[in-house]
Amino acid sequence: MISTKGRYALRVMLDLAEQDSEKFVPLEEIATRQGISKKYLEAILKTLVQNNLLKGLRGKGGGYKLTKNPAEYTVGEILELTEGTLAVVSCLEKNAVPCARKDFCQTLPIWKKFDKLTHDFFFGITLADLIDENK
Amino acid sequence: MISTKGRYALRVMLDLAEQDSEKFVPLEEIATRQGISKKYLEAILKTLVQNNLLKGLRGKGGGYKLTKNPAEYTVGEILELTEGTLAVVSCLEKNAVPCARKDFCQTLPIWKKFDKLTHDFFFGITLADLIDENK
DNA sequence: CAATTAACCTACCTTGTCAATAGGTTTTTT
DNA sequence: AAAAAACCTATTGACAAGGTAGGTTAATTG
Repeated sequence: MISTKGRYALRVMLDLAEQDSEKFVPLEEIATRQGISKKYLEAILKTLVQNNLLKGLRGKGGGYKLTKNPAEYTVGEILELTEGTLAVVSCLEKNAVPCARKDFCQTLPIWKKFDKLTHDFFFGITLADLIDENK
Repeated sequence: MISTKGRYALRVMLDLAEQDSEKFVPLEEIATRQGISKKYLEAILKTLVQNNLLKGLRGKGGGYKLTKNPAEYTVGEILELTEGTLAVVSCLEKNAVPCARKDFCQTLPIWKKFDKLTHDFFFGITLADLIDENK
């Protein structure tokens, strides 16, 4: 299940994608428009800034803005970053300890299939797609 | 992310599907074969029995067995039961409080799409399919 | 230069779930 | 009567979700 972190992050990215791409938008404004707690969003945006999905600028006239075009962000990268992982089972996480049963596990194949499905789905959609879709 | 509950449940169901369908298989045996704590499994099987996916029999010669053919169980029903929900976001859960933003939420459409994808995937696979696949 | 704006940073808190464990009770067979 | 095995209730420790609080640094403007 995708948590609020990932869902909020996606909404913020989408929100910014629809603003003037040159201007920095203050957190206050985003939080109000999206109806999300300012302090909580702050923590989420921090991750996005640290990983270069967003640029933050302090002081008057500051705020946040995208670092690239909406078409260059996949939903997958946003979710993976904020959720920590998009893996559907812990056995398939990046740094998972190798499972002793992996060679004969009868369920692993479906987890792998579903994992691929999920991955392909989310990494196949960009912010730009989402905006177009809602027009 | 699918938790151990759902994953273990699926493994147990698969395990039982491969045993003699007439016999009751004791928990001890399943737990040993699957390498899962007996006590923990007990709690999981309880749900399965209460919802009639399994039949339990007490006393000597007792244990658990399927109530129908492997082909009649979908992976979806097993997971939904043990995980509580298969919904990918809380907004799409069965008894979710209706979201105030649902009519203009720009992210809801992809959650719905992914939710359908997930649902179709897991409810489209039966235990029998899984066994065949591993032959 | 001082005030203001706004991001940045650290820490904390409450609630709930996951993943088990422990120990006893009831039912069934031998 | 003894053994086997499911059933039932309660508890635990660790961790994450979902926030909140308050202070610090950097940039702009009068």
